[in-house]
Amino acid sequence: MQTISQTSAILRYIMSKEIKKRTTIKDIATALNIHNSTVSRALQDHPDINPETKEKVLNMAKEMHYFPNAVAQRLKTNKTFTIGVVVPDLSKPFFAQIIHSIIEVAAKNKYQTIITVSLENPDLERENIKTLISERVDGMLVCTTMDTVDLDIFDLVEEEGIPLVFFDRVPNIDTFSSAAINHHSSVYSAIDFIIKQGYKQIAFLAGSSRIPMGKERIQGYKDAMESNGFDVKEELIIQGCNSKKDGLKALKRMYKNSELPELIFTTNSIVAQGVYEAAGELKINIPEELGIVGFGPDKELANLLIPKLTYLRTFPNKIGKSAIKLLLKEIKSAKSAGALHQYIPVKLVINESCRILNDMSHKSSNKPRIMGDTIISKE
Amino acid sequence: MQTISQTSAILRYIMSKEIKKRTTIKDIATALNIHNSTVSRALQDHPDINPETKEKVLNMAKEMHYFPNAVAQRLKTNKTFTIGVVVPDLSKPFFAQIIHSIIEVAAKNKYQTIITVSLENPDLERENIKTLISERVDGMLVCTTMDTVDLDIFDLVEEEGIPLVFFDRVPNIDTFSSAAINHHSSVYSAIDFIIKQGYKQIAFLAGSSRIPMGKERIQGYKDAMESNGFDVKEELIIQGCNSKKDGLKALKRMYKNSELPELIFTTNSIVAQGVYEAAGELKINIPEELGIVGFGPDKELANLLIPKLTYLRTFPNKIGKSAIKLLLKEIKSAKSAGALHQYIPVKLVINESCRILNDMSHKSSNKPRIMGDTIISKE
DNA sequence: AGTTATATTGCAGACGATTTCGCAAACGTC
DNA sequence: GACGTTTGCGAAATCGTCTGCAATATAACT
Repeated sequence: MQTISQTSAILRYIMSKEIKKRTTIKDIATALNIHNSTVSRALQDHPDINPETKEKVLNMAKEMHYFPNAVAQRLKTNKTFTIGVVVPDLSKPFFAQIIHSIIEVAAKNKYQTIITVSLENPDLERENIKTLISERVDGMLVCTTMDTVDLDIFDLVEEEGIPLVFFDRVPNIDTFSSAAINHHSSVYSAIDFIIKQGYKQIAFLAGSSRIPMGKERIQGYKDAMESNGFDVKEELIIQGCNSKKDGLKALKRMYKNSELPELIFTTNSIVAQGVYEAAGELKINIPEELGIVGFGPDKELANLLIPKLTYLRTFPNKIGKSAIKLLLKEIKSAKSAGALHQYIPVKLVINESCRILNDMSHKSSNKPRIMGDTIISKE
Repeated sequence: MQTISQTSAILRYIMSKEIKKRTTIKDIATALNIHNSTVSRALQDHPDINPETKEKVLNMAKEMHYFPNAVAQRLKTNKTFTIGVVVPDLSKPFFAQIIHSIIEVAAKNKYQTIITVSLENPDLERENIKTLISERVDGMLVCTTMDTVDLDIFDLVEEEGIPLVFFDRVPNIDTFSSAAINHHSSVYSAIDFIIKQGYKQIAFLAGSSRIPMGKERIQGYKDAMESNGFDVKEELIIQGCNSKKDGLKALKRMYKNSELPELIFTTNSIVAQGVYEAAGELKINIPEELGIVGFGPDKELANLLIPKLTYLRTFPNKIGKSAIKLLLKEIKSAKSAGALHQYIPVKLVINESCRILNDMSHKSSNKPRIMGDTIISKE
């Protein structure tokens, strides 16, 4: 008895997993008593093959549950139809939306997507890129970590001749294209608009300035202030604001030091939330006593805050689409034309968290305006 | 002149892309005047190889920028170290967090991840699964679309002997393992808890009942009501609530018909938001006149609402981790042991959107309680 | 009929790595 | 010094598919 059940166990094992071989082109060929090459061509709908043969092959393929072995095809054709992505953190909605778009567009173009996450760790990022090279991806899309300083791995990618496009966070290399927000011009136009509404004392709650993006934003703020004839007061720039708590503490501190600005611009919606909370606690009226303007993709959050947040809206899906389209173009043209830096417009959505003093409140100018990479709109 | 620049252009082309061959094991072998097999073994740290030779190979590999060709390795070894994922929509934070965890755990186990999105389209889902079969993935993780009814593609996967684990949405097939929330018991314990607080008239705003999950939740509600001696009133169950607007309209309608319940349970935080909004417009006090309890992963949203939302919190990252771990186990053991259905606990987070009438308000019972798959807690 | 064109198919060699087998030299043992 | 064992490496087959070239047959033309 035991031997029998043992045997059947082994049999089941053999029949079920690992051991079981999947049907190949050769299997179809022998079943039809023709040659592999004929089958191969038939499956590719090659014009040389007799339609009758084609049909037979196709039928047999279906019957035998044939699935082309993509691995073998890749090895032979030296083309993987795969693009590799390196992203710091997929659990963040901003990145998730980018990746979603990338996968969607890639799939429409018959490309597979391998996603790797670096967890904001440069070492892991390097590992991921190496893995993708080993995978022989046709191209790569990379958003660097905040601490990526050593860029020679990208020189290697360049040497290997692998097309690469940076997205969102763009390091200072001129050999690769990129798709990202123009942080300087975005912030510049937002601040400029705010000033045009009559605001003079504008505080700037910045995120990390470790990454270029942070510096660009600050510079955008400074330039907008200066080009409007204001001095930049360093005490109005508070760096390293990333959490709700940071926003809360920032406002409280200003209040305590009686340095309350007329408006707070924050580069992160979560921080804006903290500012709201502090304002609530301190009984500071928004927008009468304090204006708030945010920056980010979070439409829902902006509308949930009371009063609704005026913010510079970003469009992660557009970033993703631009990036993958750029990459596909480079893959197809296989040329090393100069790097293309694509800027994805942002939109200044006017809500009730700041006073609108001039023309935007008139019906005549109710339609969106465009200013550099920024669209100014009530919706 | 022109010919020269042309030539150099061609040269650049040859040197840079496509044409340029990457270094292979054979290249290293000829460079060192030894055989491929030796190089291969050296790279694998095979004991047969002389340490000196190994070192020479390793050095040469580094010098020549050798990257193992994963494609060839796969073909030869018939093992891809790749897992394929099918998910309806990566732009949703809930799914994004699941996928993030999957990728992270997979990477730690040296597995690559191919992500595909079905966009809630069953046809696309089938295509994706077929693609993954062609990719010869070692295993698959699938969250079906809401409209997936035709399940024979999964029989095919079973026949092919490919390990598969369903996550979050689990179709009614007993051959595959799964990692998901126990919707029945989660809702049951939440409703039971609510009833124990003294609520009697409890409305249930359900999402889509197309998917099993929807029905299970409703059943959980019904069972909890009945086991507490209440009749289930069908008019208190409103299906198809998915958007903020749905929640808003639902409460307004109830109000207009003077059918206001004591508490509204909603299976979706966005819907809860709509209920809040309607309550605000109708000047209904929360929680004095109306209790609200939600369901979902959105901690930030729950804390942003005023008063803070009491909700059944889900943990997408845990779902992802469970799913990938289950899959890896099945891949490694290569056995077709019975399917394992893993339930990921939820947590009833007590906030201020419903009245807490009994023991939970005492200090003595301030610590979390456990009830089935549900943890009841103040945090 | 002979020649040429056309339509199908077969053959064989890659693609880059792994792996079984086998062989020779070196080593130890008695 | 004969023999068994270990050490280190080479030869060759193989994974599944593609593809240039040759081969055959059939049709078409002179």
